[in-house]
Amino acid sequence: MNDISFNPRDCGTCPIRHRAVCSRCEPDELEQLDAIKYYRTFEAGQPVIWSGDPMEFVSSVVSGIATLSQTMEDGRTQMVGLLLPSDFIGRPGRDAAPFDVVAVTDLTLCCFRKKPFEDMMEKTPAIGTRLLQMTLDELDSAREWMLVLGRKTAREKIASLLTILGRRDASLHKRPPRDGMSFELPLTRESMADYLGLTLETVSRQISALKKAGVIELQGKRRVIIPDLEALIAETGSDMDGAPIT
Amino acid sequence: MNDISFNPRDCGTCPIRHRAVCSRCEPDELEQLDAIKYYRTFEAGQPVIWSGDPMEFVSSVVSGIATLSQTMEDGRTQMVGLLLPSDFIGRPGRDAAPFDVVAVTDLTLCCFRKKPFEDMMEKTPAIGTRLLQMTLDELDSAREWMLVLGRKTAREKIASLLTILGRRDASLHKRPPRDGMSFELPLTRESMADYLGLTLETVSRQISALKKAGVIELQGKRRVIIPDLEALIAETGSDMDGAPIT
DNA sequence: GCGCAACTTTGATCAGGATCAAACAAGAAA
DNA sequence: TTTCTTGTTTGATCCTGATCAAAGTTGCGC
Repeated sequence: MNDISFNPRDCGTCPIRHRAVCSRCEPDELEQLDAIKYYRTFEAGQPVIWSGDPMEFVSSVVSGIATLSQTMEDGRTQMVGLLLPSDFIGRPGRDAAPFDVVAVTDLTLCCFRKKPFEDMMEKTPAIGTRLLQMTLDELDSAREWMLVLGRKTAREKIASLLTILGRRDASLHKRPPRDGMSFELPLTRESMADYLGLTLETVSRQISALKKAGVIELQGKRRVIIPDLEALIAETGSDMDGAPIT
Repeated sequence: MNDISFNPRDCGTCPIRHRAVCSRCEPDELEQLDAIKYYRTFEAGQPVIWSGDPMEFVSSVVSGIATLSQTMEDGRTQMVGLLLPSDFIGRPGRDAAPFDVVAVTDLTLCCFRKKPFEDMMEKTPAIGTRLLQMTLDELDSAREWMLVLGRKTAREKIASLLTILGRRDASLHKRPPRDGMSFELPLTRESMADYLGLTLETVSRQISALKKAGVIELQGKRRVIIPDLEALIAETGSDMDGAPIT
């Protein structure tokens, strides 16, 4: 996570990538983009925004991890998205945030004030096209996750989450996922439970079970080693061949 | 469902509404839109498209109901979307359908061949903007549904589904949802189970339980009467105040 | 009418995961 | 070092919803 470029022209992981947007942009549109862009950092645990709050910016994750979640009055919580570097946060055209966003590690966002961003979207349709594509990807991911939440067993849920985290970690470091890969779990057992619709005890038990079965290995509590990726994928109940989940 | 206009210029419920798109369209763009538009009908039970199949059109539901779902190899099924009149089906910029689409009642789609539609999107940015807004709404709905799947009890799930179906039915007939409203369940018990991540037996039992509790009444197996909407909403575990679910 | 198919309800039992509870591990502060 | 905190593991028990099974309902074709 330290190989992120902070070139103001292109922060590397920013989904509103100038390069992507600007195959047909005029140079002065690039200047504009730089002018309305700023960075914000959050410490681990800090809220970025609460559901319902007015949201005066859109942004993308540069480094760190945030969660998108909902909580019921009685305290039951469901995470509805995991925001990793290059993910987009915000709703052009909307005023209020639909969900809670919380930084789970130290977090850097690349922000754009909303109004000028919207103005620019209007002048540069390619931005809107790119945002539509990203939103469609997120929608597919959310729907894939509905299968996990609605139909998978606890063990399959854990295997699904580990597969996704492993893949995202590999792609973040621009390495192909391969046998023997290892990565750091960015979430506590409780957060994993909130993502999977389980309790933290069940998460712990199923991780132990996968370890005992030799499907994963652990170094400490957080570092996961996947000796055989196919074996882990087999535990997911499959179906989600290769589909990335946000 | 019989108050749908079939004016070729504007099919009434079509999300690519000419009126909506064309506050700033040229008249000849309207002509173009009509030129690439056609209708398709499906009988109840017929598949519209299977996951992975090439999809050469985008479309919107004019009348009837379709479901969007995924199935695992062992047969477990999760519905990931319920497509009611005015909902959009398709992925501009994508070739393959990401999920199975099946007509659950007789279904009429207003279709646009994909390539010309994409060309038109490029020339008429307002279409892309509108599609982005619709996709963001769907994404929010999918994420709200994740809370239902991950954290709600069987009874809360049923109440949530009935609330949504009631609201959608009311808005379809342009009536405000009110106490004493009634509507026809468009889904079998099994489809409801697939949507809620339950078994059909549990769905049946919970509907019976809500009936016994006086929260709903049934006329036959399919017509639901909601004597007190607030009472039903109270059974949902709440939190989803007013949010429409696709 | 009858018979059949599809859908639904209800019952009995089982099991997966939740809940309650306690102990353990590791880091931070004193 | 000790103590405190936060996160994790493990154990015992309970309960919700799944599973297996059978009977009831409705509509349709003959």
